[in-house]
Amino acid sequence: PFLWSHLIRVYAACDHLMEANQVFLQNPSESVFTWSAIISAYSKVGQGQNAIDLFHEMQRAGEIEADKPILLAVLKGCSAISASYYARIIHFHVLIDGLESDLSLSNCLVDTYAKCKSLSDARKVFADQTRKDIITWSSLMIGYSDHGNGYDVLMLHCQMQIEGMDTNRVTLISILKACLSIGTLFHIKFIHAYILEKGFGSDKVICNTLIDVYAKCGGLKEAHDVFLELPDQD
RNA sequence: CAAGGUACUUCUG
Repeated sequence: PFLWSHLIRVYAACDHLMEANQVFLQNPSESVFTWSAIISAYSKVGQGQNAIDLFHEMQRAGEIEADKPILLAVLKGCSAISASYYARIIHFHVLIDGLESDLSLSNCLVDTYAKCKSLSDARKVFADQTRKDIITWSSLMIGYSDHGNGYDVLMLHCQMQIEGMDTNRVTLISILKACLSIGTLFHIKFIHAYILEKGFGSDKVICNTLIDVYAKCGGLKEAHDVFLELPDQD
């Protein structure tokens, strides 16, 4: 019963996708669990096309109805290969299933559109969100920063503060990455101070990001200073 | 009866 989906997952976790696929093909009891197991296995390792093809096949067979975890897994596959056209198809499924107010699905749509560089689509989903959490905000902020839209990151951060959402390490990372497109050393130092004020001064990933951004913006000395204060350099 | 799901540094890809 539930052994099949577990077995698929175990193989996938060991990077044995071929075996996982064999198990999937031979399993006598297909269900949303086995389908989500195999689709997310492919999505997770970046084989988005396989994830999409499997989803398509599932739809064609018509035995199993796509549910939330399956839609999330396919969306992750879309991000992996920048398939914005397929993200729109999944978006459509979400709408006809009346799931547009589901927080994790709409967050995932924002993230997927952003990763596919469809920033205006991401923005539209974001704007229609009635509820937002920190993942909603960080998904869009990371999307903007990854595509060089630094000012949009800063404006979102302001708006987030106004709406009373606390910043966290992910949104701070997006702000630092925003410096790569708009930043002067002065900006980075300002954000650095803000990071210390928020108590993230010893977060290793934040420090690494700081070093990188300083270095890329001509602040080698500042980068070195952060490096020296790292508890465990590697 | 139980099992699956979203944001996360650099470099390389």
